[in-house]
Amino acid sequence: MRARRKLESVFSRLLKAYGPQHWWPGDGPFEIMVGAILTQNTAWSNVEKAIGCLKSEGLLDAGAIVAASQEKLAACLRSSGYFNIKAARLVNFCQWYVSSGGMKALQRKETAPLRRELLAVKGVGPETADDMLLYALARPVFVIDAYTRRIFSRYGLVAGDEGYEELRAFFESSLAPDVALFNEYHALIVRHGKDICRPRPLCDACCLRRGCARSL
DNA sequence: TACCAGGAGAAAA
DNA sequence: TTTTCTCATGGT
Repeated sequence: MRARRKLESVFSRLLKAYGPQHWWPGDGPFEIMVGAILTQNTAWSNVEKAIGCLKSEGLLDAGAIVAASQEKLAACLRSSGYFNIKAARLVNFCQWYVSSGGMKALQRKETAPLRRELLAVKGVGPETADDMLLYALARPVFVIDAYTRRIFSRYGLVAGDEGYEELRAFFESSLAPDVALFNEYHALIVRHGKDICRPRPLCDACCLRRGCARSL
């Protein structure tokens, strides 16, 4: 209960500080899933260019991606970095997506088996799978990322060296399974993390100091 | 110029 | 089993 109150307090303060983030930026669930792969270790501004290219080339479609050449796909993804790897990951994902029957079929699946299926796709790790589940399929799954680990270890709520699944279980068991809450919470964590929580000593001090204008 | 970004998988220890 | 390395462009 103490963890729940603390997590809800942090959320309300983040929301007050930054306002609603309106995540996920993207036009429809399939585009969100593509974006989840392209944003792996990459700034969103670079991902937007790649998605724009996919759209202009008629490649923002699972069938078109599977049919496209590796060269054409990689060229479109260049701005998002890791373009050769991401092209292969996108094809792997789209092959699974098509063979699964598309978005309507995915929406009918239960969350736990669907998550296992996503994790079995080469190139879809736990954070990417949970991005897809939460933001594309509206499932109450809490996304853990480097910012989540960093910020909440500073507040003493987690040790910081837990595994992904352990951290996810902590947040999901401490909070009500609310899709809107999980959506906004993760977006706010990223927003806050980009703002002040870079791993530099000066920012560490700023983030933790009581009364600091930029701390929570 | 150097560092970092909304990770994941392979290779090495 | 755990740690380290690799993938790569663009912004600050």
